[in-house]
Amino acid sequence: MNSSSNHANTLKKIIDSDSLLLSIGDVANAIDVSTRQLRYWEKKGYIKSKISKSGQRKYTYFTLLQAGDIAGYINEGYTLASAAEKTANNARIMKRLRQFLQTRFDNGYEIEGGYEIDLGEIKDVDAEQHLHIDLMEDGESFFQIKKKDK
Amino acid sequence: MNSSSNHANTLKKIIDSDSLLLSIGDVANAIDVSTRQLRYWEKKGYIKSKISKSGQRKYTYFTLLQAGDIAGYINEGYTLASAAEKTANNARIMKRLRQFLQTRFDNGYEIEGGYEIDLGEIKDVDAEQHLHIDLMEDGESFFQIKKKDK
DNA sequence: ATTGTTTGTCAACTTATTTGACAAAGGTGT
DNA sequence: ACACCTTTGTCAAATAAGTTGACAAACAAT
Repeated sequence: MNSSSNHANTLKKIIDSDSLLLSIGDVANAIDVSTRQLRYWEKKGYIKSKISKSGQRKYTYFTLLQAGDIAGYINEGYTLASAAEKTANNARIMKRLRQFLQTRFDNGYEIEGGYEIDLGEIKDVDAEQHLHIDLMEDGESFFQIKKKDK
Repeated sequence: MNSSSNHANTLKKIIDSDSLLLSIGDVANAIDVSTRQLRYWEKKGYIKSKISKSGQRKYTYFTLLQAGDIAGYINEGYTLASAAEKTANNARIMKRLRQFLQTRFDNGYEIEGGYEIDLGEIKDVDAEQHLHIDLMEDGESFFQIKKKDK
């Protein structure tokens, strides 16, 4: 399904890499909270971390999003507990969306005048007709429906 | 355009956060290279890093992808110089794709039985008909074309 | 044969992270 | 009012991670 072994992998990773584990300071800076807050939120069970061999917390990108979401609600005046509750639904959606995109961003290739990604089938559309993203060298980018390649 | 102030932001960030800056060890682990390699590749001008206030290298997610791409070609037997050259094209595509997705993933909302994202117009399709991603509570996820909401 | 490329490793120093503790501001309940 | 719980800041002592510079080794290029 993927064109050039190593390239399609990179394509998929634009969503976010499974193998990426973030340090606490980098997460804190990215979402503008303190490391104290991240540790406390974890202690209370609102977020999770993996512990590295050397004993340091490592966060997935998903957890960064989750924590950033919590921080957003806290800034709107919610308590930590209710902020965390509100993010539970968003977390489910994010997981679903991420999984969906990972399966669909799997087939990219060069075309005349640009680059194209085959995103597969569209509901209620002939299965031969696939959704594509075209990134053209003239600067245009768009979704397009056309017959799948083979 | 975005529905709930802080949620649509989270949606957009599933692609990857601009404000995320990664430590050298986390990048090295994610793409399975040594920190020595990352520092050397930077010295030779193949990748870039920002220096934090305290003097530490910080990498964007884009740079992680770039370095991972280089590592992939090196594992296929290319020299560093030719690996870096081969990634230049991929880097352009990644940037274009990222930008495109950032503009399109801007409008998500709850619907009957699930969650929907309006991805906007499709080339050569009536502008009233928008592409959507539907993530249904029954487990189904799909692209769909339907009239835009308003 | 000599030079340049690429990575490993070591040393000395600075910055980050860890846990545990004390403190303080604010809310909750009696 | 009083006693709690929540939430975050800050400090201290210890360990881990990051910095530069140097030496070395494997290998490719000229």
